[in-house]
Amino acid sequence: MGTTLHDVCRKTGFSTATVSRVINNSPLVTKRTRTRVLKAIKALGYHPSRAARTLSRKRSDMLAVIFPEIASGFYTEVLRGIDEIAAEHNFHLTTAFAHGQRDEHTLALQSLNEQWVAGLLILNLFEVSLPAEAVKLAAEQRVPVVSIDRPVRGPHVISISMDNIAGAAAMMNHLLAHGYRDIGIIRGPRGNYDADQRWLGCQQAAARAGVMLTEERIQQGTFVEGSGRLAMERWLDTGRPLPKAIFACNDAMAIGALEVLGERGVKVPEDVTVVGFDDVDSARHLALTTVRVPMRAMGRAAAEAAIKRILGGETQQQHVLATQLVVRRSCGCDPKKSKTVAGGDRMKG
Amino acid sequence: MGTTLHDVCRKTGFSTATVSRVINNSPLVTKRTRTRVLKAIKALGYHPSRAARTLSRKRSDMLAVIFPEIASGFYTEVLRGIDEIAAEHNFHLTTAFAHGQRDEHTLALQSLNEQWVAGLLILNLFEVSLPAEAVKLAAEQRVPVVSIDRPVRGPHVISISMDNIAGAAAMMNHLLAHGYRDIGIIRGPRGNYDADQRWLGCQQAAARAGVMLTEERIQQGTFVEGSGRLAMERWLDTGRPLPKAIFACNDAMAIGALEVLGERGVKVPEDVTVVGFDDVDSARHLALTTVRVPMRAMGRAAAEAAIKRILGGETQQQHVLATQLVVRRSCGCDPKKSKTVAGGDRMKG
DNA sequence: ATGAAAGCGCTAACAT
DNA sequence: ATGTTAGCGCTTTCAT
Repeated sequence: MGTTLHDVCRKTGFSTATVSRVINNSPLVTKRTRTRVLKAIKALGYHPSRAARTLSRKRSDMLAVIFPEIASGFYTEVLRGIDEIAAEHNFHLTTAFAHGQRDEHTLALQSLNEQWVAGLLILNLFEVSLPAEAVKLAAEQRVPVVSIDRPVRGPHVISISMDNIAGAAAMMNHLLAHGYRDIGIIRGPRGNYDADQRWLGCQQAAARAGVMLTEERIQQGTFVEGSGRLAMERWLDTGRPLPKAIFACNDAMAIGALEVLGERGVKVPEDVTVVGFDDVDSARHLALTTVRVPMRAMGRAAAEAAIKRILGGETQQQHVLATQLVVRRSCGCDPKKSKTVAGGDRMKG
Repeated sequence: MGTTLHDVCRKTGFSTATVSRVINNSPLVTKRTRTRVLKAIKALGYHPSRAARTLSRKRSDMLAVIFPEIASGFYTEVLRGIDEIAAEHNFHLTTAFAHGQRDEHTLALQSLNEQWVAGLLILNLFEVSLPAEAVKLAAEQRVPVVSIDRPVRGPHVISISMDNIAGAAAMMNHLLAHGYRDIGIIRGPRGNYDADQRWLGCQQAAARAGVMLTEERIQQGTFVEGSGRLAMERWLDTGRPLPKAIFACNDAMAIGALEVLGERGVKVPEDVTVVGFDDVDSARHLALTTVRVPMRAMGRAAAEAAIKRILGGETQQQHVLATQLVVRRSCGCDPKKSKTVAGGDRMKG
């Protein structure tokens, strides 16, 4: 181990400058020199030290990926997308997951402070915007910051999000088009961006159709399975008739709801229609009608934007990716004929 | 940005050595000095540069995680476990996924060659053992290599695996105990470690019970959903009666099989019992009886072993974690009474 | 086209 | 207890 530039110099008789030039493909070396140096490098099994390079160049090829969690299809798919693009451009990834224990801001600030990342990809910021401190720091260091999933105001942050409103509206329109008027909603947590946007989409579609989303048709959930169970139990326990269709604003809650219905012998879709949002893996197995979220594409877009900026290019500030309605058995329609697209690839510069 | 040690020196009047000592919590500084230096550090917003540190110390706090894939519950959970332990010990993670495009060996060698990782965690090596080259390199650099999922021979590699044999045997015994003798197996790909071990477990249990696993009861699968579908279709298309119970050696194949059965109107568990192995997320929703694999625990064990070695401690070479039988509706038994443990935490030193 | 030399920001002997 | 100094392995002016 530990063969260094100097070893190559010693072996070839060239200076560090020349050898360095060869490594970095500088055009200022003769073909002959290059060949000889490369031969020596190969013979010695030399590889430049990343730490030394980073220190000397004052830039790295590391992208920091900071997620609240990893053990979920959503995060995994986004990471997958990021990794694809990073690999393509020879960037490396360093990942950190908050797990509700550490917080994302600290993680972000650390990688910035220690100056070892070229870009920052952050998913689902807890606050509405990154702390000014981090954004400022990143801007000073010319480290692009990409906020995935949630658009962030502020001039120095790129954001990649999806068209939640169009997705939710498309789902509502699908239900409305199939004659449902008595629609119950299990919405996500207030203050959560996706939840609020989806709720907006529901309201807009309902309003346009002249359908009332009355108080007793709305249940508050938290985007986790248990909250879907709870919501459904509350409905069933009122004694009032269930809505004809139930739109859980994410699949996890829809799955929780389905479980309760199954336990109580309520048949889906015969007795009630249940639909979700996200299109997680299980949704397919449960034949759940849902809205597909372009997770991998979001990851790819995020990495692409970051790398473009790092390499000195320009990118739009906000990318909004389309969602897609996926019709399966749980809404009682014919899946064949109605797989339609909701929302378009919009870009706001 | 870019405040350095020197800035702190200038501000406090102390030398780089003293300031460095403060940063590194050396006991050779007076309380008073420490306080003053810390104050200056805070005032300046100073943070040591990771690249400089790594270069100077000749060691890093990076763990490289090299997986064949990420978009699957299995890898995700392992990564989750690794991350938990890494965070606990203030280690950082750098991840690389092969995606069938890049190969794991190259990825592993690169991080070793560039000398920027303190440990290597590799999942599911394609070859039976790491290439000697990489192992040698790692050993020279005192970089521990941990092979997750597959035990690796060779003195310099730690391996973390699960008790596939006991798990498969436990499943077989469960079926046998419930009176099944006509058991079909969809096995995994030959040459795949997990597949071969599970198959061994099946055979052992069958042999002990004096049950024949005849040729026509065995289907070859590849551990992916489609291969489970295919296997089931082949069975159904022979016209012969289906086995009474079908043990798909992973959940993906079991899910594929369930799909086909559903499509053809064969009821589970009324007409046929289907069980799997892994306990992926969907298994719960499908009420699939299966064998739980300690994914997160494997990740934790891997990171723990690596870090222990890095910090100069000793660890066993081979860790084998227990699997657990999870009984659900798909085998027609009462889930309540038979959630049992299969295999024990064994350690071979 | 090549080389000499000065850093990059930190750590760690060694000296005091 | 603190300071001096020589690297760590590379890149990058500035000469030649």
